[in-house]
Amino acid sequence: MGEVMSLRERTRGAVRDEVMRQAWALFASQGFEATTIDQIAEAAGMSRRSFFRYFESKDELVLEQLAESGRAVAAALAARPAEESPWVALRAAFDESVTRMEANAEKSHPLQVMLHHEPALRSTVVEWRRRLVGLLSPLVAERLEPRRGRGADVRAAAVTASALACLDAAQGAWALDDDLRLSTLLDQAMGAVAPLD
Amino acid sequence: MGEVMSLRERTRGAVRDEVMRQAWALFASQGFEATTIDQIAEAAGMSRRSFFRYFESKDELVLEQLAESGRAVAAALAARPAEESPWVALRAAFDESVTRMEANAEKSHPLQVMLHHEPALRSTVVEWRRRLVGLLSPLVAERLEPRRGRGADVRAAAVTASALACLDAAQGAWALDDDLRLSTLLDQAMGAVAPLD
DNA sequence: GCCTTTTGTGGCACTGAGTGCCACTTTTGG
DNA sequence: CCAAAAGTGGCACTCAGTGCCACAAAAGGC
Repeated sequence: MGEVMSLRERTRGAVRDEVMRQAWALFASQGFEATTIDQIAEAAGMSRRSFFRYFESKDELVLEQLAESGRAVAAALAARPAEESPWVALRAAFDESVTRMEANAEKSHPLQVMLHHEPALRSTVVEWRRRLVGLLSPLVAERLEPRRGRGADVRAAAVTASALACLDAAQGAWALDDDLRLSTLLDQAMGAVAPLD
Repeated sequence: MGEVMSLRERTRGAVRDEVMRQAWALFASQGFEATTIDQIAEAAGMSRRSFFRYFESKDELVLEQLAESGRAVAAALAARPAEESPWVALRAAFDESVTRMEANAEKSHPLQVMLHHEPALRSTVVEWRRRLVGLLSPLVAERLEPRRGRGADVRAAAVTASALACLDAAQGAWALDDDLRLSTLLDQAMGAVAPLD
């Protein structure tokens, strides 16, 4: 992980960070769809054309933001004891992220509201979920009884995608009513699908 | 259901059907993203502007195609015995659609391949799933133990979305390898999440 | 049958995302 | 110092989608 970055790479990273900051400030005040790339580029002090040299689409600004929590979930899942069932391990793996979201709800809650209420972001959320399934399902596969067929395991993909569907349902409910506790909602959601013992 | 349609409504319906037919012919030969609305409009003998008077977006051409099977699933779910658990009832409700897809695989399989491999269609598939959750989760809610809180039930949304995630995983695997049986894949997918007895 | 009102239609100009190309400047490294 | 590489802005383009307008066709009252 201790990769030596050239000056170019470091400046590029810094510029990306700055663009992200400006973009999220605009998203927070205007919403995602209402914010144009011209506005973001102007706020970041670059041309529209240059923006696209740092991010290949507006969606990527959101995807990158979500990616970090994805890596955290993957790490948490890998750290769970091997005897734990996939469903229980996934619930536990989500816990760190969920706790963090409840802790700084002032930031997380508006983000969830935005993610669940802006139609333009739905496809982005789903793309993130796709990536997360790719990241998590190999780890889930290890916890399933070994099987006959060759090729990727449908079961692992199904279990992972189901768990993420539950997380999504819980976050959606939380977006509608922040008096509820996200962790409780997730317990209810996942518990209704399969036992969490 | 025996609604009397005016001439206007009937012609409108006929035009919509014709546009759909032309559009799907183009999708089949070129793919979804590569087909422009100008091409569809021209094939259907109308201007681009008029196309948008019949369909509000290119996605709607796909959504409408999927909508029918959605209604079938909802009807099948409503027809299942009330004692059946939500998960088993959902598996059974999918069965009719799944069987139909396996039966005329020459049409269904390429469609699934297209739905799962064209990035531009992912958001459309998800929008369809959203609508299906809205349609099915009230029916699922009836099969869950009544609960305390008010407002929509997270559990019903979670169970429904999880089942649809399994269906999606099964269809995705089927899209990659049509030697496998879709019904078997769905059994594996849903069975891995929760027992199907 | 005529006349008014509604509905459908095409055209045009616009926004907004995203891309290809080109010319110019800056940085890098020999 | 000088040449190659990388970064930048501008321009013109495609494609989805929208608002507006003028015009043709159909509907319905009389």
